[in-house]
Formats: sequence, C-alpha cells, structure tokens
Amino acid sequence: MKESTNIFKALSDKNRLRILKMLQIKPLCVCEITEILQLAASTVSQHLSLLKKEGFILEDRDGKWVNYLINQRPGDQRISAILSQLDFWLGDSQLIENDRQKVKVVDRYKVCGS
Amino acid sequence: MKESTNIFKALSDKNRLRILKMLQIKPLCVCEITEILQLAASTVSQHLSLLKKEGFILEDRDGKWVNYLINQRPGDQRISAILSQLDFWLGDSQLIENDRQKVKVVDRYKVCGS
DNA sequence: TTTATATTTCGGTCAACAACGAAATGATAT
DNA sequence: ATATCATTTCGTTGTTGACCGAAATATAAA
Repeated sequence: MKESTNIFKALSDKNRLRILKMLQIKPLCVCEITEILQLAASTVSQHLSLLKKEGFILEDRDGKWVNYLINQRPGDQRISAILSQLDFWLGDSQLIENDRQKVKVVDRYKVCGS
Repeated sequence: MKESTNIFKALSDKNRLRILKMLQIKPLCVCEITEILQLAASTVSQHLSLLKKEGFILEDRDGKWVNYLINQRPGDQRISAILSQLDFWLGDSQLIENDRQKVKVVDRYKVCGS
C-alpha cells in the first residue's frame, strides 16, 4: 500500500503553476514552454513529468514533439476541482498573464531548434 | 505591492496538515501538539506561526499557554474554502485519524511540564 | 524577587528539491 | 545508415525548508 501523495506539493512550485496556466490556453511542447519560462529543457521536462504523474496533464507524442495538455478527465476528483478553479486559487498575477500572452503567439517552428 | 504567497505551500507539509486537522477537533496549546506529533516544541511553534501568518489559524493566549484555533472567519476566501473541505483534499489517513483520537483525550496538565 | 513552565527566536544540520549541462534516447528527414 | 532535432535521464550543485537544541522571552506561582 502506497502512502498517498500530498496533492498540494505538486502545486507548491511556482513554475509548475505557471505551466498549468499556460496549458489552459492550449497544448504545448517542451521547447515552447522552455522558451517562455526561460528554463533549461531538462528542468521543464521534469516539471511536466511530475504534473503528469499527479494526473494534472497528459502527454501526446506528435512526431519528434511531445505535446502536453490539461487532463480533462482526471481520475482524482480533487485534480478536476483544482483545474476548474485555478484562477480562484492563484488570484491575479502579472507574471502568469504575461506567460499566457506569449502562449498565444508562440510558434514552435521558430523557437525550437533554431 | 507584495507578491502574493503561494497558498499551496503552507499545505505542502504533512505535519502542518496534521495540525490543521487536529485543531478542527478543538483548540490546542503548543505542548499538546508537541506531545501528539512527537516533534520539538520549537518546530511545532514554527509550523503554527506559518499557519497563522497564512490565516488558517488564530492564537489566543491564556496565561502561560498559547492556544491555537481554526480561524472561523479568514479574510481570504480560499482559506475558508480549504478549511471547509479539508477532508476532501486529504482523503482518509490513518495517521491523521490517530492524531484526532489523541486530541480528544490529551490533557495539558499531564503532558506539559513534567 | 526567585523559580518554574510554556513558548518563541536563533543558529546550525541535514534532506529534499529546483536547476543546470552533458549524455542517452526517440523520432524524422536526408 | 547518418544527421538532426526534441525530449528524457543522469550526475552535480546551490537553495530551501524541516528539524533540533540552546538561549531568550512571557507569564504564573512561590
């Protein structure tokens, strides 16, 4: 029997919250997120891996890209509760708003593999 | 303007969650919580200080004791949402159930200062 | 005032974790 | 098959946070 993980832990990291809010705009691949957050690709990959493990997001391979997207039907009710109320929990954040603006215009053919 | 603190951070620590659930039974002083969690009093004091700062609990000095209690009217809506749904977020935990049983019988005149 | 008890603050240790770059892997295109 | 690009895994490093004991503070009792 495995000790249940603390659901709040996955959300205690600011960059993981930023990623979740970005994915609410549209699915993104690792290098797009890397570009917006200005973190190493390996770091972003690890955040995504954790969010996936906890059930917040899904991955969908598309050729050489791996797209990550919000999990619309999470097994755990608490996940869907959080996802549907993320704005309520986070409040206003200029940083996150900026991220989301960038998501709308990011182009993987430009930002990846220059 | 102050950067808003991440509300999930206060809840990412297991012992702080245990404390919150204990205080939902009844107000407790530091040494009672110390006895039940089997942590140093200084550690418990720090957890309580953080929970108070975030608005989850209040303190109420009573002579040499400082009682901590759930904040029934938190300024932040998110706090009351969490407090009223803590069971939903935490699920079943034998550890926490045990804590709460102990809260019901703990006696500060016995466990403190001997 | 002195003593005792409860709590907080302080300084330090250790473990957990976020971050990085390099190497390994997966997939496409040449 | 080889080259290229996207991603993941691995090993390391610096930071953060939980924890402790000792010292300082607050209150009550003697």
